[in-house]
Amino acid sequence: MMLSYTEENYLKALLKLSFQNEDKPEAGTNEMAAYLGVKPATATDMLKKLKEKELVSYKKYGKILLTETGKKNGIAILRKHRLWETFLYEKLDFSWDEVHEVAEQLEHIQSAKLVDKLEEFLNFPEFDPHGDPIPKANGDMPVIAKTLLSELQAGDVCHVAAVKDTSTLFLQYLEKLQITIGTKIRITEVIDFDGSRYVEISDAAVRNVSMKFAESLFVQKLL
Amino acid sequence: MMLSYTEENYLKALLKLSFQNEDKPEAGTNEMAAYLGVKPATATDMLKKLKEKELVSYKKYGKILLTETGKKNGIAILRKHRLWETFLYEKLDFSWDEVHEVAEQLEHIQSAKLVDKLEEFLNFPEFDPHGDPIPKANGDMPVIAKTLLSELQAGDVCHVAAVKDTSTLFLQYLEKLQITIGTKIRITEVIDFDGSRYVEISDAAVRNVSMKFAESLFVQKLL
DNA sequence: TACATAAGTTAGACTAATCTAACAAATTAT
DNA sequence: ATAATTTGTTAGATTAGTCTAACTTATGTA
Repeated sequence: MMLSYTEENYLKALLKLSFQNEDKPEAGTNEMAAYLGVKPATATDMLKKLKEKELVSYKKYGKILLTETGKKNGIAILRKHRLWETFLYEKLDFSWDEVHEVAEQLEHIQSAKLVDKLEEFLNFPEFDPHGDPIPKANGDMPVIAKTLLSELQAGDVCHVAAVKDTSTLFLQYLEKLQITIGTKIRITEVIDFDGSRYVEISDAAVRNVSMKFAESLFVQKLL
Repeated sequence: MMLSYTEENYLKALLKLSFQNEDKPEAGTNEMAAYLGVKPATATDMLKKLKEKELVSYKKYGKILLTETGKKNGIAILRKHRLWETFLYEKLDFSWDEVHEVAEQLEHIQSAKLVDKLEEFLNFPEFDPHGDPIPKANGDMPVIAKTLLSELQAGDVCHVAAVKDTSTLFLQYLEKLQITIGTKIRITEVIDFDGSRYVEISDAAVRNVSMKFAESLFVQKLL
């Protein structure tokens, strides 16, 4: 079944929202509309269409849930998006915060061969430049335990695993701090007053980062 | 000025037609509609819009001509198309006849940085996989003398420069004959009866190729 | 030159995706 | 439990790109 550019975007949005609302992989009409930057009325219309095509299951005034087919399609788009981001970052020297916008366009290119060849060309990467897992051709996607920097204690050591907040402002700040995926971070002190913490970056500079910062970064704790 | 996907296609079609009708770089409504696979009425509507935007110059029942701006835009799209074709062919192992369809989609991606970085990544190629020149960022495009294989005499030697016919059938036939851009060809004999000729390919196999074949291949004659 | 044919245009309709404004249902708070 | 608020839907309009059918202009040939 052929999906329009727009339909694909709705499916991807729904998939992303289902990741965000981990406990219940459902979404509301307003939530979805806000995510996509359209009005709720528009979302309602599209939902009817997607339901017609059996890509979402939902009933009037109820919650929205992707069907198996819908999910499969959403994952295929996410796969393309993340592979293209990796391509732009690794091969074309795009910076961390530039890749997303272009990948938003590239993810809609239709060609199964292209995606698979691109994956091969990139040497079957597991993660995209933001540290998010890239789904395989069959839909498999490594689910990795996500620990926030804010959950660690003074003395803990970790590697940066992914960014939770992908805003340009945050990504540029990370760049300024010379923090990238894999960077080693040691918590030297947690300030109870405001939740900020002192961290040692790459065995070098010690910086104070805010609570907000610590809640925007996923890490992998080391023993 | 932001052009829609569709508007871009009309401009590119017009540019292509202007190359085809070398003498007069004009096009007719039906010609254009046929090229794009739409009805003449549709083309007329779009023409009005393009005229409004000063991308084409034309008046009712008259011929269609690209304005300077229209041409500039068309060339930018052609540049993207040919760079992507080169990428697919050289980096992702697409075959000669597979690249076009995907490049038709990729050429509409909006990102000046992407195009320039791609060009750099490909090492500033001069020609695409079909032997057509790739416009530079400033719009320059090498105009090369185009000699058809059919114009050569018995005894002449040449290198394959480009394909005139880009149909899948022709490209696959070339592949079968192991002819690609740069392949050396020597005309051993021209049969007056049907215009077919015997040609020696890469100093090896001698084959008989039809008049139609000889008129579909551009070559560069050697002294 | 006149008429037949080809080329091009217009009018009116359709579809997809969007909007605004008004309404209905569900949830929350008093 | 009822009112206020939030959430979601409907109806009607708009825009871009397309179509068909009918019409108009230009061209070419007898």
